[in-house]
Amino acid sequence: MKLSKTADYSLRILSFMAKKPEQIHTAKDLVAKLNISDKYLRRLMTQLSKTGFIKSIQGREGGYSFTKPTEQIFVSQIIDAVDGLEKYMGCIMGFGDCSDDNPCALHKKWAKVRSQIMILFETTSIAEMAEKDVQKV
Amino acid sequence: MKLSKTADYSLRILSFMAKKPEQIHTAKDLVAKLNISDKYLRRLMTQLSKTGFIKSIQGREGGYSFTKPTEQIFVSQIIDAVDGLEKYMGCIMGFGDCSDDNPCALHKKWAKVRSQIMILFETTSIAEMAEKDVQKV
DNA sequence: TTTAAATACTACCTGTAAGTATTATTTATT
DNA sequence: AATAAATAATACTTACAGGTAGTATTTAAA
Ligand code: SF4
Ligand code: SF4
Repeated sequence: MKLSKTADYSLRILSFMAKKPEQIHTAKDLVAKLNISDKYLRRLMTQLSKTGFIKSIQGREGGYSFTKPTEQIFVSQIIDAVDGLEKYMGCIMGFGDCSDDNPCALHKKWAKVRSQIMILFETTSIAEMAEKDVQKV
Repeated sequence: MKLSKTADYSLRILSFMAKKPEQIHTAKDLVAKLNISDKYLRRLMTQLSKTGFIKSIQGREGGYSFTKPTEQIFVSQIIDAVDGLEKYMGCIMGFGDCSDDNPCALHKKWAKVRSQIMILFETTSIAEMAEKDVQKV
């Protein structure tokens, strides 16, 4: 399983910013550090600002900063904001109607794993990610 | 997480065929039963024949049939054949270089879940899928 | 031997995620 | 007030998965 590049970028960007959560980060700096296409990152920053995790400060000396403690921002929320969690949490077989009552062949096994993924996303905060090194490429 | 439509189609097609493993199945019949685009299914059948799970029989009275017991065909093999397993088993963050030695922030948690998914794929045979109903849409 | 019913091949179309280019707007500094 | 340095908005381009169309080939049955 891979996240979309957009979700992936979002996690890397916010994790990087969370290393210095009080600081105002510029798009220019983020691009230089994170190896993400300049224009795409800028558009994504605007989007992330609209979702409310960060706020943008326009004009000279502007940039982006968090609106709340990074301990209170979870991976699940970010993925949900940019891609929609259902993109990853939906049925592995692509079936629309999924429930325990109306299971398909893989359901029992899959539902177990799916809940593990959900827990992973829901219990990992950006603060936690920032503690470690996410600078890999 | 969702499989690609192609992988998804492959599982549904082979699971359906595995309900009557000795029978020769025509593309026409599969399309009618499985609600998959006609031309796309046919192209996919040719591809699946080339991978060796099934063999094609050309000409009138032709169709497709298994080359080996459906107990010996596993979900992981099918996904690997059509998409490449690495598409799903690679790093959740999209990083190229993944190992326990050089972990990124999510690695420990993710690697655990990933192995669960692998086990699910590797231990579920087409025969097992066929036992249950995969006729959902 | 002709025909019908099946698969195989090749080329083209379409929608979407990702990437790029240009211009407009905001605001601290000078 | 002018400038510089930042974000915002809009539109265009590209690559690829998925879908479609038409034609060629194969083979059992009539
Ligand atoms: S029952 Fe499980 S595998 Fe089946 S449609 Fe629902 S989530 Fe998918
Ligand atoms: S360590 Fe884990 S999360 Fe990090 S790159 Fe490897 S698989 Fe991905």
